[in-house]
Amino acid sequence: MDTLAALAGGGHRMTVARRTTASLIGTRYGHFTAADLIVDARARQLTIGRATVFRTLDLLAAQGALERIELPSGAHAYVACAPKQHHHHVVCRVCGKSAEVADSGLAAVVRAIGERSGFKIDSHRLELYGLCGACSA
Amino acid sequence: MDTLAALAGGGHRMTVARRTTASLIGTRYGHFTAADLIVDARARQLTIGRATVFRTLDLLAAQGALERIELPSGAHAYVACAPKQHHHHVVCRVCGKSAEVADSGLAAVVRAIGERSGFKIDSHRLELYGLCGACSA
DNA sequence: GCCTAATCGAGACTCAGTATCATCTAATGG
DNA sequence: CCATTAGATGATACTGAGTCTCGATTAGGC
Repeated sequence: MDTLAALAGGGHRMTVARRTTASLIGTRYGHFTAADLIVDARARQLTIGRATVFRTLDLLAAQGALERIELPSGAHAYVACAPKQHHHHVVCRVCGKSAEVADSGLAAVVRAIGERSGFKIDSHRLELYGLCGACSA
Repeated sequence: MDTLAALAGGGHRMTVARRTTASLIGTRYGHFTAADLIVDARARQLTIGRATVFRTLDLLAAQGALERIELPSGAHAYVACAPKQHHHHVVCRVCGKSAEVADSGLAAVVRAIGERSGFKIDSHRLELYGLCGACSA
């Protein structure tokens, strides 16, 4: 499990609760919320505390194995992703599927904006919404 | 008051509560939350219902006179802005000041991402964080 | 196997945002 | 200027996300 590997790497304990969380994330297709995982867990008769799910998600996000995104509705969700490199997500409005996208020239745009505005920009967040190939057919 | 003009334009009533809200927004410097406005109102002995503040903010956001942004912490906030054209905001992490920025080549980047990912992208959100000129000195 | 710090789970709590509903009022037409 | 009425208000209750606390549990090094 990829998600688990991320935990092990950070000098954290490999507990039952974390294995459970990783397995719950593994069966998810698109983006998901903490509440989704808790519902899934109940459905699969897995006991895990609400607080623990939140804690584990935070941890995984800090490790870069998950990214916290904001949906157009303003709700928060997570998407699993490859750690390390800086990237962004395209999210399908219909099925929730998401894809990672690399820079694609964004860095230059950010630099240009910094120059024009006089701000020293040190971080940014880009989220893209639309229809995936399958859903737009 | 610019904010008020936006309301009048949309075929909405010009009520006391909305005038109050506009005035509260007018005295704000950087970004603010609904809760901020409510605290300000209490401090200035202005009576306005919590629900009304939320409603008015939604309305103004729909008119484009405000934009709802997400801070790096994940919290929601609003910034006043000029309606109509599509734009994004740079937010100062220290003082909260924000500036509007035009496209600056982003549209091309979004198009490129759409092609590469196979998604039909129809909306996006870009938020930039950093230090404004004054705070970086 | 033991020890200890990290982690867990339950439940209380906070806080943003929404829903309800009786009351009020801005705009309109006469 | 007054009556009408749909849109707006605010008090209150409610929901749902996320946090905090704390006593109980457990992973992992020794």
